[in-house]
Amino acid sequence: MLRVSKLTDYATEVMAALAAAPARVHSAQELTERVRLELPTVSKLLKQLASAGLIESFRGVNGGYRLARAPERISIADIVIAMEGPIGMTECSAQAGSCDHESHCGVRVNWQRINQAIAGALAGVSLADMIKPSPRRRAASIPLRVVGA
Amino acid sequence: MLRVSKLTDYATEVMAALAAAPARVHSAQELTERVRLELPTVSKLLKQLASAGLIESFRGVNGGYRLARAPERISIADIVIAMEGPIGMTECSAQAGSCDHESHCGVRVNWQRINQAIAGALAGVSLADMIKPSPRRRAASIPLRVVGA
DNA sequence: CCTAAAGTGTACCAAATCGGTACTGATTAG
DNA sequence: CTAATCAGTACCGATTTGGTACACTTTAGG
Ligand code: FES
Ligand code: FES
Repeated sequence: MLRVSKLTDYATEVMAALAAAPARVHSAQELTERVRLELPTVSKLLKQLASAGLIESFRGVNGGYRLARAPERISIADIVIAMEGPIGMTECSAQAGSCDHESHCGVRVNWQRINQAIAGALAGVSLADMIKPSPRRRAASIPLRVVGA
Repeated sequence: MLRVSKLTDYATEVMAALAAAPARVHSAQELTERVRLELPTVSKLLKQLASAGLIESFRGVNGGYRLARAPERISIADIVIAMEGPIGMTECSAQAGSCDHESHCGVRVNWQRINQAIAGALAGVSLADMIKPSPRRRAASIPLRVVGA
């Protein structure tokens, strides 16, 4: 279905919850209640987001998580990459050599261009955009361009 | 990794091989040699592409497959949809109701917009584009727009 | 007709991935 | 010291993916 994993979707919800109060430190427990998921699941997401540098973690009593940057400076692409690794529509479009028959694949370079278009689409939407309920403000369009190879 | 399935990648290669001689009928055997895959695999791809209406099939001796439309009128989105079903980045962005906790998911509508951006990116590249080795001709950009919700 | 060259349909299987759970350890405020 | 809280690891069942096998149908051509 060409979809992002469910965990990634959850991660955007958690990030959106964090972005609602970017300055405060939120415990995993609190976020769990907000997004209505199981605690271990949320915990795993948070750990992964933290190790990707998108959020900061504080241990001990009254610890928790907080956005590492302003919501405007965190993109959906950041979240997707944190959860699923580099964006690559085909085996070899992320890095060369991973696909076993690259030699006789005439469409590789074009997939790479498509790949950039997708990455651009995801990079063009910030976390701040995600928490705006109605996108009227954004001129009703996300212009994207793919710089040719 | 947010990637298209390997079969889908293969499908684009097979389609590209067909597009190299759009008027001729190609047997599965011939295409197998071209893309260097196993015959049963290629056969499965072709069947699926045929039932999606992207290619026409001819049975019997001297049978085979042929593009149903001109390469310019077949997009990557067509191929992806034929192989993986409707494009939906999240459970519910393809059709509502599939996600169990849509009620308290504040990011749904925004994912839908992203979804449209991705679909647009895939729809904007035709099979004819894929077989051009260098994309200089296409003004070095694929402009995309997402009409706001 | 008969036969061989094709596509069609179904069923199955091994491996990988995904989503989720459990448990144990490390850190820190009070 | 203790409770709250994050960190790490390991595991498990379900699903998906990629691939294979095999029996059936259609059709050109002798
Ligand atoms: S997918 Fe890697 S070469 Fe075509
Ligand atoms: S994913 Fe369906 S609602 Fe958030």
